[in-house]
Amino acid sequence: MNLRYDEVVRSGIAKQVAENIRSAIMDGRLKIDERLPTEDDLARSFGISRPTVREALKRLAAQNLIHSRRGPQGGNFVKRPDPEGLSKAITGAATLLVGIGAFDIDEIVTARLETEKICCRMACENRQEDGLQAMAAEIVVQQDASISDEEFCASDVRFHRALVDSSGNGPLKLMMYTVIEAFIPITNMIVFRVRERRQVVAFHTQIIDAVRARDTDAATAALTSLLSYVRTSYSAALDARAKRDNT
Amino acid sequence: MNLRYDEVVRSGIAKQVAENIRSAIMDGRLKIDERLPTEDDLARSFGISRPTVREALKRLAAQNLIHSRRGPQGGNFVKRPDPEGLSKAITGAATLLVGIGAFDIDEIVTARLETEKICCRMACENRQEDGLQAMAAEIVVQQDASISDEEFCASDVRFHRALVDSSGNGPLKLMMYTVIEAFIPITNMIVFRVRERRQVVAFHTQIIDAVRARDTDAATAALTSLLSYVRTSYSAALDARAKRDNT
DNA sequence: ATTTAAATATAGGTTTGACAAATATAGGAT
DNA sequence: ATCCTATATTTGTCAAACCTATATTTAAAT
Repeated sequence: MNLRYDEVVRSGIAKQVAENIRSAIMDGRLKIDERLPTEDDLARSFGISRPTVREALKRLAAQNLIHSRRGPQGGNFVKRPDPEGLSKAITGAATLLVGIGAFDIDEIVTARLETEKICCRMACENRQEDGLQAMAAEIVVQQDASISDEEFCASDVRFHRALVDSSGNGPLKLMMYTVIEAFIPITNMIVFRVRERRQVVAFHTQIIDAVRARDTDAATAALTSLLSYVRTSYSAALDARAKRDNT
Repeated sequence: MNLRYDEVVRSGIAKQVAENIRSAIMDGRLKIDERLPTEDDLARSFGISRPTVREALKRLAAQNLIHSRRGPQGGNFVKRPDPEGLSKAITGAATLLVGIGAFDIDEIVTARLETEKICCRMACENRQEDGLQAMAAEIVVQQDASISDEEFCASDVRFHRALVDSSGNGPLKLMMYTVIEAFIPITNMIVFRVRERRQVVAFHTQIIDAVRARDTDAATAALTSLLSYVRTSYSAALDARAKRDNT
C-alpha cells in the first residue's frame, strides 16, 4: 500500500484524496478486500481534517470501489468488483440520456438488435442447459394471464438477461448491461400498453426452440421479428398517447 | 421539485439522502441544470446536519449526477449527462475485473471483434466524411516512427473511437465505451512490446479503404485479421514475459 | 471448567459551530 | 461609461464532541 500523501494541494481536497485512493486501487497498490488506513490515520497522513477524509471516502463508496464496516475490525475496505456494481451507473446514464432525447427509439432498437443477435449466435453455439431452463421458466411466467404488466415487463427483462448470459462471454455481458438494465426497461415502459403478450411469448418461444436446436439463423430471425414488433408497438403507443393528449 | 424529506430514517443517513435525491433526478422531478436547495436548506428540510448533507452530495458528485459552484448564484446543480461521464466508471470496473482474472483475453477479443464488426458495417453504410478524416489522421500519426509506444497506443484507441463514432448510433456508442476506454487500452498494455506497427497500420488502412468503398465484407475481414493479430501478439507477449520471468 | 453476561475498546456515523475561499452583485469613485 | 471595492451568498474545510455498531476481553454464574 502506497498512498501518495504529499500530492494533495489545498483546494478541492476531498476530490483529490478520492482520486488519489482511486489510483491506488486501479494500479493494484491497494488490493481487493484490503483495508484502508482508518479515517483518523488518513486525516493525519494527508494533513487534513477527518470530515474531509469522509467526504473523499463517500465519493469512493458511491463509485462502488470501497465499503465500510464498524467495530474494532472495521474500517473501509476495497470492494471486490462485480458487473452488477456498474449496473446502476449505466442504467442511470442511459435513462437520463433517453430523457433528454439524446437517443431515439430507432437507434435504441437497432443497437439492441445487433448486439443481442451476437448473444443469440453464441447462445446457440453454447446451448447451455442452465440458460435454457432460465428462459423456459420465464416463458411459463409470461403465459400466466394473471400477472401484472409490471411483472410481465420484469419477466421479459429476465428472459433477455438469461439469453445474454447464455452467450458465456463475460466482457460481452458487461457491455449488454446497458441493453438489459436500461434500454429494455425504458422501451417496455412505453410499449407495455399496446403489445400483445401472446405475440411476445410466441417470439420468445421461437428463440428458445432455435437455441435448443442450435439454429442460429432461426434464433436471429425470431429476435429480429420480436424487435420489429417492438418497433411497431412503440409507434402505436406513441400514436395512442398523442390521441390521448388531444382529448 | 419534490424531494421526499420525510423518508429518511436515522441510520446510514448520508446514503439515503443521496438515493433520495438521485431518485428525484431519475424520475425527472429534478431537471437537468436545475439547482438543488442550498446545503443549509437541505439540512433543515431533512432534519439532519450540514456535513451529512455534504456527504450525500459527494456521493452524487462521484456519480456524475451533480456538480457544485460557489457564490451567491452558486449551489449544486443537476449535471447534463454525457457518455464521457461514464467512461471512468466503465474503465475502472473493467480494469478491476481484468485484474482479478474475471475475463480472459480471448473473451475480451471475441466481444470486441463481434461488436466492432457491427460498427464497421454501420460505418460502411454511413460513409461519413468526418469519420474517415479522423481515421485517416490517426493513420498518419501511426506512420510516424518517432512517436512513443504510449502515443501509438493512444492513436490506436482514437482510430477505433472514430470507427465506432462512424456507426452513427448513440446507444451503440455508449455500449462501446467499454471496448474503447477499457478493453483496447488494457490489451494494448500487454501487446505493445511485440506487435509490429506497420502491420497494425496496414490493417487500419484496409479498414478505412473498405469503409470508403462501402465494402462491408472487406471491412469486417480486415478487422477480423487485425484482432487475430492482436490475439497472437498477446500470446507472444505472454510468452516473452514468461521467458523474462525465468531469467 | 464452561457458558453467559457485562464492560471495554475500536472505528465509522453524525452533530454543532466556526472560519476560509470563490463568486456575483451593488454601490461609489473616476 | 468603466473600474474598483465592499458586501452578501454559498460551498469547502476545519475542530471538537458525541453517538452507534461491532468485536473482544473480563467477570460472574453454573
